[in-house]
Amino acid sequence: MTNIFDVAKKANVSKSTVSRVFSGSRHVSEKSRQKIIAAADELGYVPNILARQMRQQKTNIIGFVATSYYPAVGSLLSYITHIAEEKGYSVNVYFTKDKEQELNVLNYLKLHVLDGLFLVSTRNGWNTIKEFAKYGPISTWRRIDSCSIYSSYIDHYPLYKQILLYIENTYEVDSIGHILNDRKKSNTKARIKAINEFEHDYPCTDNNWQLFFPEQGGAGKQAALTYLKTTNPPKVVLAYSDYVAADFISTLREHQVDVPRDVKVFGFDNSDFGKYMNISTVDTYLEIQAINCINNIISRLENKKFEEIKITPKLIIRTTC
Amino acid sequence: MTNIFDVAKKANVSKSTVSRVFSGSRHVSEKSRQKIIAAADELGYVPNILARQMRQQKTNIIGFVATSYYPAVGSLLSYITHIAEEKGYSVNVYFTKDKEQELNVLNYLKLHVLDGLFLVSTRNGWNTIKEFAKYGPISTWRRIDSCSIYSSYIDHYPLYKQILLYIENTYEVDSIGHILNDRKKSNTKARIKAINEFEHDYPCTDNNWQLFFPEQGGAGKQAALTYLKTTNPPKVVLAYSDYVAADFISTLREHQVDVPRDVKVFGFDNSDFGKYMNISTVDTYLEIQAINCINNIISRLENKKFEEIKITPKLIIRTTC
DNA sequence: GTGAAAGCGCTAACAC
DNA sequence: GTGTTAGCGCTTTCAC
Repeated sequence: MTNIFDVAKKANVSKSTVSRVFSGSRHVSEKSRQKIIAAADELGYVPNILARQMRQQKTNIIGFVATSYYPAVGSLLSYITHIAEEKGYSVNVYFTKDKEQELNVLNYLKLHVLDGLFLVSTRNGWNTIKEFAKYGPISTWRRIDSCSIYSSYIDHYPLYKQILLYIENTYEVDSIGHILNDRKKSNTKARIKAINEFEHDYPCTDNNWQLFFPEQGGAGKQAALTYLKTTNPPKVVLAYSDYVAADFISTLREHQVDVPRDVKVFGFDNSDFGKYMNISTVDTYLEIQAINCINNIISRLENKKFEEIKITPKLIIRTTC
Repeated sequence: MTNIFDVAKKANVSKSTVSRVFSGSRHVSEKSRQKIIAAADELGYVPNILARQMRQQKTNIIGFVATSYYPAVGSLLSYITHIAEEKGYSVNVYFTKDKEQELNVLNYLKLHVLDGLFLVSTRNGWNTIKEFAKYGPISTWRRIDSCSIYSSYIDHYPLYKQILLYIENTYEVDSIGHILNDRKKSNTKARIKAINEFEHDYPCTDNNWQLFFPEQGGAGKQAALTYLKTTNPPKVVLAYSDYVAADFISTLREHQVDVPRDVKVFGFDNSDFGKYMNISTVDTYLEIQAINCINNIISRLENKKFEEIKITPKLIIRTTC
């Protein structure tokens, strides 16, 4: 493996000058530059990235952290990786199985193994995580108000109210069911707030059929099984993602429940599952959330101005509702 | 940041001994070890990973390379990352936009930035890629016979024949349509071989409705639009993935074509799309393919014996066929 | 604009 | 079992 010294020798200059050429410094004469490029070409020299990383204590790697895999995770990853690559960063993926492992990854920021962090979902509390923000930029699509962690979130409160109002005004129903995420999540809290206010305005509509599933995998199926056992189940059910809705619908249909005749279903996030199964849903512009997050990380890393793209969610009415 | 020397000083030993403790060498007396651990704890010492990487010219990072994102890519990534993490490796994701960028990633093997490579899909030819196998283990779930690149593949030839036979024996159809992948891919070639032999055995069944889409995105929709324009279209259509089948079916249904009454559809790979849309498909045990690939990479990296898991695909008949 | 020299923090070959 | 020593390849002051 030819190194910087070989090139310097061949081009009759010092290591420093070669280094300047390859790290893009402008303080090199055109003549030296030519000589060096020629020598490097001839020797097939390529800078050793590991040495550079070690020297600068910077890897140009951004960590992508999730607790589990579900389709939206893949989409987020794809969006983020594309932008990162464009800007000269690569993306390292971590599926954390417990708090400790997540702390390990967070520590990578401190150890300069990762330059920045995008959090899909977390195991430790935000207060623990915030502590690491001083070691490098962290961003997330989760809702969190913090000056140290950037968050490109959708406020589920007005959105959920909008959906509830839409249902109230469109169908003659006396009960609405809710398949919700983890009680502790701010999105869930926002939805519950929306439900409570809605119940206050429309006391005739029953919103008590509520199920909570912290994990998306299997949630829809379980919800459907519970639904089937419910006497007098709601005529409309709102799921917290298209993926969960898809699973819910397909399990119901297996048990001869007709969607939308017997029960109407609303998804959330406008994923491929929603599209192909024709599920009514809300487009929350996941891609823009991802773009905002990665752009924020990179602009903080490079001390550039961050331009945030504003997101306006949109209801998409299809055939399940 | 406290370094190995600080710990050595505090524990009254040499750097080497400290290094031995933290790199897991057994040749350290229990007494020294205790002293060192205590000193490290007190100073909050953590080995600098970048320095170690630089020294060993090894990063414990495995590259995951794909040309584009579709759901199976996400599943593969999730399977691979879990195993890699378990064994002390992390996974770096690359979506390559052209041949050159892919070559860049391949070069990372040579530059010791990546220890191994898992290829989901590629832009350069296998002969080009093979050249890099000497720099580190490469594996893929694509079909390729090579001693340098490990491949955990499913032979589509007997499988496709099995599906065709199943259709022939179950339905009274005189034509079968095929939505296929890139003509150049060995899976596609294997399927065409199966079709040709099948046509020879059953000359009354027309297999001429064949469409080719190198990319999964949009393939199903386009195929459906072509299908709608075809006079006398086939009564059974085989798609090359559940994802494509899902898109195909949902587009047909939008145009009032009833699946399975008007046309029966077969998917491939038994993904969530297949499950939720109740698409008949083939389980090719993607997870085992991924496990084989990552285990192969790691065992080659660590000079351990590789235990391959054998895969036997399975037809899954659901409601679209 | 260029070169000399000092490290970044670690590992591993060698000697004892 | 432990210490000495020589780097890994690069960047970055600091002179000139």
